[in-house]
Amino acid sequence: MLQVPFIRENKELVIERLAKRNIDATQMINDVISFDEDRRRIQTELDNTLAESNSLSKEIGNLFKSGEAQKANLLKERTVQLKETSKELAEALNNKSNELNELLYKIPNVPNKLVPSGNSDLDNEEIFKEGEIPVLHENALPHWELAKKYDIIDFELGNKITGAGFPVYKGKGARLQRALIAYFLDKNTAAGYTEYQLPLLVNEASGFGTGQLPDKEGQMYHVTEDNLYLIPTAEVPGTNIFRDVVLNESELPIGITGYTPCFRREAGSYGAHVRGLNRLHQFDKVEILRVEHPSKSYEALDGMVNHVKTILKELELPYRILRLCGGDLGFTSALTYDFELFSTAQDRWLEISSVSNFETFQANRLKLRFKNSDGKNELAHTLNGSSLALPRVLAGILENYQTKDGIVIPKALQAYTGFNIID
RNA sequence: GGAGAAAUGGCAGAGUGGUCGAAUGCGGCAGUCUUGAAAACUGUUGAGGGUCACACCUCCGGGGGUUCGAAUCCCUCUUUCUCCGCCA
Repeated sequence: MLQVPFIRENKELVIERLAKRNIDATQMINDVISFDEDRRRIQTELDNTLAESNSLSKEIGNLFKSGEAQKANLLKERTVQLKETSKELAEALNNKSNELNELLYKIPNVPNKLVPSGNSDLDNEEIFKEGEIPVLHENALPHWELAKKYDIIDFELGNKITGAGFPVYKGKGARLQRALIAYFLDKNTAAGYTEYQLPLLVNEASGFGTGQLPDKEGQMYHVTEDNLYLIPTAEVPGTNIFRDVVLNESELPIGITGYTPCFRREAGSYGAHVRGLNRLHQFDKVEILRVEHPSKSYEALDGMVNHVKTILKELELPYRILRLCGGDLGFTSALTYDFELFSTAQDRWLEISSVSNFETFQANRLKLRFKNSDGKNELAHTLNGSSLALPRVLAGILENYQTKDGIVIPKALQAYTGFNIID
């Protein structure tokens, strides 16, 4: 969530930048400012009431001690009144604060100045492209056909066991999955990220911390019995490591990486584009996550983009990088780069990584701060990205590396798979 | 799942109705001494709201209650520890 003082001091800029997301935030921003004024006014009133009550209580104590019970009892009457007043004010304050917070939860992050205006993914800006698009043999197949042909992924079986979107990987397919996970983790740790194994279920507070709650609970599987949520991404448990944390400036930057399965309900997304591995309810992902000093976060974002690039280059896959436009930018992000892999057999680009700088948007909700050189607590910047999401990378490998003799394993992966062809 | 104990500042740990945002120790920061460091000594050191700055207010696991007044008493929830049961 945005910080109220920031909104107050940069009202015009905030409205102007939010317009990149095609929203007119004027009303909301004005409301935030006026709710906050109300809140502070009530707070002051309450504080004064409590201050009087506190000093009277002290006086009463002293009077009792010096044996002036009658005087004390007189004062008691006044405190009863004050108690009544403060109760009312406390309730009003609570209501106003809730009203303000609910509004703040609805306002997305302020886009960075680099974010292009636009309505949809069509307006995203391509900023980089690399890798050769292979020329496939005549009877090239999409990955779901390949999966069947070589018996490495069984969608029907997943259907039987659980339902659509829960594929079963077998034999070399399963081994390839494990190889990719190990390979990604090795690349990330070599780049300085510390490996974590994180819980796959999180509590409500964590859901709030990263912004899945209160608005997007429909996207997560909810275990109502214990009020826990299955994670939609390692970002949730990973970022919540830092909830209510005050770091020393010298501890920055922090980089962590972790492999987790991800669970997404994906309510309402059906159709041709969700075939095979393109969109799943359960999928594997290796995530990278950074906590940065505000002055260094954009440098770090570039660093993350470069890191993901080196992996795709090593896998020799054709990809491009997009700078997301305002209309396509995630709620919590200030600037996002998407990586898309070209699926030759499907003749379309598949999103395989999304690298974002959230600036203080997450940190504000998380209360993730560091002690700056003035000794003051200051919100840190958080960033994260996939490095990488498995299913579509797998789809890309299957499709782009298919030959008449089978699917060739990229060189960089062969040490991990222990075989160099799926046939 | 059953029984018992506990939850206090970065950490350890005192405090059982007003003099407590909280002793003391460790740690952190600044200084004295030192060529430098260590040791020793001195000072300083929680967070949030509010203010130009002060004042002032809130916070002793969360929520509620008793009281003029709660870290302290009561209720409730959560978590941790110990023992028993079950178990990869």
